[in-house]
Amino acid sequence: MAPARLASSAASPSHATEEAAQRILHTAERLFAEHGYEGVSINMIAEQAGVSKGNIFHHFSSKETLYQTVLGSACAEARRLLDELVNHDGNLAERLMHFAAAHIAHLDRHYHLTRLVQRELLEGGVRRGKELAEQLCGENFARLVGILRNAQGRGELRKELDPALIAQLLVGSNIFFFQARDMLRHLPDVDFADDPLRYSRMVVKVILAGIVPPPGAQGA
Amino acid sequence: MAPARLASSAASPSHATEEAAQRILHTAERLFAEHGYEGVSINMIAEQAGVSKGNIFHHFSSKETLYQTVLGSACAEARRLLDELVNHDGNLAERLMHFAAAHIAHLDRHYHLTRLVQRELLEGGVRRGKELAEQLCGENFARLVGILRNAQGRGELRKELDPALIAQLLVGSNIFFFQARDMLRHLPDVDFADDPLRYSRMVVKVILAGIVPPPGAQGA
DNA sequence: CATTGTACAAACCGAATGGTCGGTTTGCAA
DNA sequence: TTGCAAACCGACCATTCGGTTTGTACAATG
Repeated sequence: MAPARLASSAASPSHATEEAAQRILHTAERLFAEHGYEGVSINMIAEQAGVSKGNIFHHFSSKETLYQTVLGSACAEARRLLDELVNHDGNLAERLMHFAAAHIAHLDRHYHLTRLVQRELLEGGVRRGKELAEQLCGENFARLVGILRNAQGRGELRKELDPALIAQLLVGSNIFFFQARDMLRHLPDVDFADDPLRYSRMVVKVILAGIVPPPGAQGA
Repeated sequence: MAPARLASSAASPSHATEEAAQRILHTAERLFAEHGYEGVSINMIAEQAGVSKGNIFHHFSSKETLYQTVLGSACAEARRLLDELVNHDGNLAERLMHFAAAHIAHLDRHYHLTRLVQRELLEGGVRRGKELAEQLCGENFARLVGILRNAQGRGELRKELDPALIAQLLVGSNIFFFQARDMLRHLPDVDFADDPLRYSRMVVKVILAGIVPPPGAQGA
């Protein structure tokens, strides 16, 4: 919409008012991502956003509406950011490596959004936001599958493999990384918990070449 | 309101009373797994378990205690069930295939527990249960890493790969399957959403051999 | 029989919840 | 200056929350 210009001194009316709504939205996004829908109260949002409770209901007709708006705008931003991920040249290995790296970097930078989507995946229940997440993921998922199918046609990917499964493995390993991250930090065998990029690169290498040494070769 | 008649003649007194506590526990497990801690009220549990609210507080000192008990007993059961997963003979490919199949079957059968653990992973916050999940996962994770390291010593696994990463990829792909399952069902490219075992087998095959056709070989 | 202790239900409590409402400020148009 | 609508606040409401208290049916013990 309007450019979110914000010089609070000599500003137009819609500036200040829109800024309040945005502040509510951002605070709500952070809190919902952190504590879930039921774990966040309107009072909490009002307090941390620095507005009155009544004002929240002035901008959003209900808590549910606020949540939907948060999810919607978050997904819109995600779609914008993910749009460029798939467009890359090179052979399959290069493209997958680029996609995975950009994907996990995106998840890392927007971890509020990531958690929100993870929550929606988990709930699956009454709240409608699941559809948004489905739509969001589905779109990019389909494109990734397209790339893989294409590579399959060119003989860069084994014919007997399901492209959708590879896509799920790629995306899932990245998403799950952040879900398990806090736990990974406590596992003595794990040293990649604080380096998402390295993790993702290693995963792609495994997916590309497998873990079994090539026949006739002595490992290292 | 069923008066929950006690068989005053034959049954031992601790029998009936224990049954009520178990009913509370099982109901709570289901509800907590479905709606999360904040999404479940004591009234809800009492109603669906067929006991009074006061009775719940008679058996469990607080909602938090009830939740911890649910998580604890669930984890104890999981540990018991997972114990046998790692003990299997054969080469690396066979062992990993067996582990992954047994693991995903276990997740499928005990999906209340699976969701509970997923929730704990996601929350990561104040509630202490995270430690339980960490302990639960950590134990089996370490054993899986041990197997992989062992295989590495025998040259069955590329030397330059991190065993912990392979373990994370194996376990994570299975867990994430159930998290994304509802979404997968709506993706037109996906046909494995209702066949966890097939999914897991294909994943292991990818991890073992990679997706790139061997040089000189024509796919399929 | 009286006493004691347990398992349970129902009424109840203060605090917090989502949501409403009347009134006040703000900023622009006429 | 006045008019007006949108932005905003804070008190208020009914409901529900986790948790407590009270009372009772019953089995075991003396």
